[in-house]
Parts: sequence; C-alpha cells; structure tokens
Amino acid sequence: MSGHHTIAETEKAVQAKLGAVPLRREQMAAVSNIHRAATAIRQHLENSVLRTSDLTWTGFVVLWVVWIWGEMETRYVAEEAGISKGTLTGVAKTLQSRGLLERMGHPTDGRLAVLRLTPEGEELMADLFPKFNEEEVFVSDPLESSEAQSLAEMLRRMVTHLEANGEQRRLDLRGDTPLPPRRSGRRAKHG
Amino acid sequence: MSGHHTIAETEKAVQAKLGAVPLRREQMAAVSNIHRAATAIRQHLENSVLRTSDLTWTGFVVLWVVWIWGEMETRYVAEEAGISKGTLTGVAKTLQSRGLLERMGHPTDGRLAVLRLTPEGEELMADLFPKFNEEEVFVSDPLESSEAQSLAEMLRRMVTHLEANGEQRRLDLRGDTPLPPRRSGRRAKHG
DNA sequence: CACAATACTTGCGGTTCCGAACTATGTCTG
DNA sequence: CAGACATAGTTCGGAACCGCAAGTATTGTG
Repeated sequence: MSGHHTIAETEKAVQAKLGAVPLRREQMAAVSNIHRAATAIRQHLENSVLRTSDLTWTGFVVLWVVWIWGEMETRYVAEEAGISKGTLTGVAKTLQSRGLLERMGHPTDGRLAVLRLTPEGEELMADLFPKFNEEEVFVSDPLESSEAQSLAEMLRRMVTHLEANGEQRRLDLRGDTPLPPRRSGRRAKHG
Repeated sequence: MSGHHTIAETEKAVQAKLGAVPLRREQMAAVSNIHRAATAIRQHLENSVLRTSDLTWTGFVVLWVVWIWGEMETRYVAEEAGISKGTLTGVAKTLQSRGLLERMGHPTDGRLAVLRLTPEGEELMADLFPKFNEEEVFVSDPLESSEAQSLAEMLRRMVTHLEANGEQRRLDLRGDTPLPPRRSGRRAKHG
C-alpha cells in the first residue's frame, strides 16, 4: 500500500472541494471508510492466507458460509455470501471441480439444490480458518477489544437497517420511473 | 435483502461451529461485518443513485477520485480507487468513451498520463454526489452523528495500520517461500 | 551512449459479477 | 386436471477485475 495520499489527506481534499456544498460529512466519511477498509482488508487476506490455497475471496466466502451452516440451499448461500444466484452457480462449479464442495438435489423439492463441503473442503477450512482469523486479529490490531465490538455492532445495525428498509427506500426514490436496464446483460430474443 | 439468516443468527452459528476452537471473536465479527456492510451498502448505492446514470461502482469511484483531486496521475488514481493499473486502463477507457473523463500526457514527464473530468463529467458529479450523499445518510441512519465519526475513525486506523504494516506482515508470514503464482495469467514466452 | 529504472498499455487466462432470459419444477385455482 | 402463476436454478451477454508477462516509450544515470 503506502498510498500517495493518506486517508486523512483525502478527507481534507474532500473538504476543500466540497466546502460550499451542504453535505453530511460524518456519514460520508463513515461509508467511504467502510469501503476503503473492506478493500484493504480483502487485499491483505487474499495475499496472505488465501493465495497460498489458491482461493479467491468469493470462493472462500462461499466455503465459509457452507462450512458454518453445514448443508445449505444454494439460494441462501448466495444471499449470505452477498452474491447473485448466477454468480454462485459459477463459483460453486469452480469449487466442485477442486473437490471442495458438492451439490445434491433436494430430496422432496426438485427445484432446490443443496451445497455441502466434501471431507477435503472440511479439512481445508479447519486448517485455513485459524490462519484467517489470525489475520483478522492483525488487521484489527489498532482496535481495543471493546472498540472492535462496538465497530461490529454499529455495522450490524447498518446492515439490519438496509435489509429492513433498503428495498422500500429504492422504490420511493425511483417513484414511478422503472429502473433502467443495465448496459450489459442478456438481451431479449426479439423486440 | 431480508436474508434467510440475520447477522446475529450467523454469529450464533459461528459460535456453535467453532465453540471449541480458540478464536478471537471480536475481531472476527468486526472484519466480517465490515464486508457485509460494504456489500450491502454498495448494492444499495448501485441500485439507487448509480444505476440511473448507468455507472458501475468502480466507474463512479474513479470519477470521484479524479473529481476530488482535480487532475491526477493514473497510477495514483488506481491506488486511491483500490484497483490495479491494468483495470484502470479499461475503466478509464469506458469513462472516456462516455465523454466523462479525459486523459492527457504529462507536460514534462512523457511517461505519465493524467486524468481529468470533462465538463460533462464535472456536471454529472455535481449532480450525482449530493444524491449519493443522501443515500450515505440513509444507510447511516441507525448511527448517531458521533457514532458515525467514531466508526470512521476506527476504520481509518485500520487502513492506516494496513498501509504501514501490511506488506511487512505478508513478508513475515511467507518467510522464505515465495508467493505461489496465480493459476491463471499470461505465460512466459518459453519456459 | 549503453543500461537501468519507471510508467503505462496490452494481452492472457481465469474469476467474478449482475441481471434478464430461459428451463424446470412446484403450487394454486377454476 | 389443465392452465396460470410462482419459485429455484442455469445460461448467457457484457463488463469488471486481478496478476503477471511482455511490449512501448521515456527518463535518469554512469
């Protein structure tokens, strides 16, 4: 890392650029720093523990979710991992091809698919997660234990709030104009 | 959102799965929630303000960085945006093709390239950013103003710590074994 | 002027990612 | 029970993304 500008300098530049505009700075800094921290932490974890097992971030998260919950239906795995169903299909395929994950049809509902770790997957996670946690401790080094708790708790409130009210908020914002389609993506066959 | 499991339930399942393993839970929850929050917030912002301008998250971040700093050399833009130089080349091309961004050679050092917003880009950001900030306020709704400040400050400490010590830490972790190459990537011309 | 260092681009191979279209299955209702 | 509707998962188009190697151009240095 060792950036050209520190995070403090950036905040100062924002102040300079936006001094006149009436903005809510505390919230802006909070959100912005959440993403900065997430990126920096993710990069550190990828390049320390994950890389040596040839796992991507998303692959690890999917394994983690399935590991924690035991068997899990794919739709819930996607949701917990924070990715779309379509993405999960591909990620699960990769993990299956490496023998870490297996998928089974649901016994009674033929539409469902269930994911589970293979023994190799279990073994990998049992080995990997303590190392992962060590790095979580490393990145949290500047926080007191009570601060880490408070941080987690505030973020939890934000996530809960978004889960509860995000969709309604987006609907209200749009009003009657429908969400424009993405530039990319599958096109209709005709028309 | 409205997940199958709440964030609290997940933490409980982790406790059940890992009850015997000696882990540092506060740090684990903090890091995990940073990513959960980042994902949820990003999705909300993409589907509220960004989508209507047909901007991707990364595209917006690049525009934002250049907007805040005025002119900026590409290497620093990539760093501030948290993406690689190679990715920036592509993203910048996309933004140029939409007339939002322009690139110029550096006046004295011919190796450098400098990015700047076009008038259209300036206009877009002037229009977009207040809306973006409104949603930052929305997602921060469950936080007191002082809490938002404290949250930002803790995250800033984590980022600073990683910038200062992350690389050394990764070196220490690896010891003498070099980082294994990625599975993918361009191959040498001949062995 | 050779030669190293720096900055960016290009291309590769793979992954991730979204979201709409599509397929298959289950469920409700007349 | 047939047709309509709902739900779960897959496929696909287009873009983003990384890390690395190689290529181009420029600058600095002995």
